[in-house]
Amino acid sequence: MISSDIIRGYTDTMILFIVSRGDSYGYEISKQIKDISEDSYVMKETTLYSALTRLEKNGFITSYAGIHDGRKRTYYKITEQGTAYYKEKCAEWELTKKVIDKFIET
Amino acid sequence: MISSDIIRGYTDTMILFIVSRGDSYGYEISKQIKDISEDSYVMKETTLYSALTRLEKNGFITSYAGIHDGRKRTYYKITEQGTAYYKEKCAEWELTKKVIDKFIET
DNA sequence: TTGACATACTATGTCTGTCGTGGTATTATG
DNA sequence: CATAATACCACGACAGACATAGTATGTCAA
Repeated sequence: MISSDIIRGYTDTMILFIVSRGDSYGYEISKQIKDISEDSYVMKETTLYSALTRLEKNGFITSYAGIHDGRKRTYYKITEQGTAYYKEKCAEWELTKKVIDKFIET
Repeated sequence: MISSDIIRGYTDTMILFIVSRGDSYGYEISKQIKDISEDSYVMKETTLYSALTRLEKNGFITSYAGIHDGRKRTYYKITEQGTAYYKEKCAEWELTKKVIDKFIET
């Protein structure tokens, strides 16, 4: 289990990755992050939902209401800006890896 | 130039890497980080000095006074706990890379 | 039928690391 | 003599992660 502090600044990227594969909602995004990381990372609920709010405020995702089995859901869809931002973060990540690797002894 | 927010949580590790190669002081550590990262990352002064304070408070480094050409310097030396912590962070970094990579499209 | 658990989300406040701003003081250099 | 480089520190602001707590519905076994 990795600490969240390392991840800081990449929660948004993880979420954008999920929604780039198809519209999703908070609870499902949470599960997918756990699955994709093979149980190595579980995003805290409050972290996730506040990230979703932030992403929408920044125009990287848009939301719409949905209902499934009588339960309300808020679905999120990635925007063009969101896709562009995601790509930027991916490129940035590659550079970040190279930099931090220089300070790591394996 | 990578943003500092990504690096958050790894400034301590970078500093420990420097001092693990030999005692050093703030100003020099700053320069070495810039050099090692090949100008991709410049740690802000306040970030660096507050990290040094934190690391010492946590027992990962110890300090001693030095003078060079009439200027005072505060040298830092890594402790056993610091070395152990550094190793932990290196292992953690390897895992973190693997996890985040799963959310990145190259 | 009831109680536990999963689903789905929100509100509020705290903590910590990063950073902006600004300051002190000495030495080197053109 | 001014400017840059060296060497460091205080203070406050800010944002993201998180703890805690709460609302509300659906499912399923005993």
